[in-house]
Amino acid sequence: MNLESSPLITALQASGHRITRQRRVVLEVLEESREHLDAESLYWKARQRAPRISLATVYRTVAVLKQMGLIAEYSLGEEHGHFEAVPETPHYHFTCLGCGRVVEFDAPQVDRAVQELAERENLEIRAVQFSLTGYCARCRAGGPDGR
Amino acid sequence: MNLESSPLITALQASGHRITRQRRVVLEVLEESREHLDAESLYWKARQRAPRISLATVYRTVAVLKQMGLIAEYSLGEEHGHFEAVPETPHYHFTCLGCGRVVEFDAPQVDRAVQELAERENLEIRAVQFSLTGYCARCRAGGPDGR
DNA sequence: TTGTAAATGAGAATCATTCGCAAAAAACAA
DNA sequence: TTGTTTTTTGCGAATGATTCTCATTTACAA
Ligand SMILES: [Mn+2]
Ligand SMILES: [Mn+2]
Ligand SMILES: [Zn+2]
Ligand SMILES: [Zn+2]
Repeated sequence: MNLESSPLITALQASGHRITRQRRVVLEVLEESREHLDAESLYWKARQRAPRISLATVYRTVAVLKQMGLIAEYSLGEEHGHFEAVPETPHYHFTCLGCGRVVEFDAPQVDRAVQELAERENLEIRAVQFSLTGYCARCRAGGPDGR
Repeated sequence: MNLESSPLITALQASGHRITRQRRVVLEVLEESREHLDAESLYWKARQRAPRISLATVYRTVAVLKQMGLIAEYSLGEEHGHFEAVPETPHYHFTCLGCGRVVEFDAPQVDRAVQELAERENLEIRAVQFSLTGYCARCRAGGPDGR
């Protein structure tokens, strides 16, 4: 019988995956981070707790955590993905091309539109990618770094 | 004075770009194609009309055509972009993970949501990325290639 | 404990996209 | 036309992100 029992442990066991330090650490870092981390930053942060972890393992790990539904990957205008622990309330992102700031927002109308489409066309939606880019209020005003 | 005058010519001149065979050809291929082409396919199709065109030029060209608003680039679940001549009626895409089919649809509710957000948060939206992936009706039924 | 399958680290490989630079083509003026 | 100037192009090398290979280590069930 198992003395440990966290969402991670549970999910890993349920999916027949092994519980490794690397997997714990990657998820922890993501849960404690208030920002959206890309693989590289995730790698450096994870290193502090699992000094020998490799970048390849970070990629392998985010893949399984994602597939288990514990983390989400977003495409935020950059050429690489960003990760975040799956939040209580789902949301979408706007990324400022000027300062890089990310504004999170929810959009039930979008969720509804997706569901309607799925029903009407008989589709099984597996992933919704919705993100915006542009200039934030501050940058529009000639903000911190001008535009 | 110029005898030629197409949207492309006009746009190129307006933006101070030169009119080259490569630019004509890339746009033509895109306009005549009913599918969303990625850089590589675009390259091979363009080669038939401009045999010495290079892949680098295809990339450079889609960049300017995009910036001129003549074509659009989409992220359809794959790791590379897809291009399409900007359509009369804007639309979004659903890509089937089983058969690759792309279903196009419009979603005024989404457009509205974006506009509301922009106003409320005072954002200047430059690009909206909205695309879905999953399984199409045919594939769900155990379609053409099973799932 | 031990045996076995799964996971990891390190580096090579792959893919998409971008760069650098010399040669070719467009725009312009004469 | 012709020559001059400036942009584009082609080609191959470079880059950045992600995946793969494979020998070694680890998890964990028996
Ligand atoms: Mn977020
Ligand atoms: Mn389309
Ligand atoms: Zn900003
Ligand atoms: Zn399908």
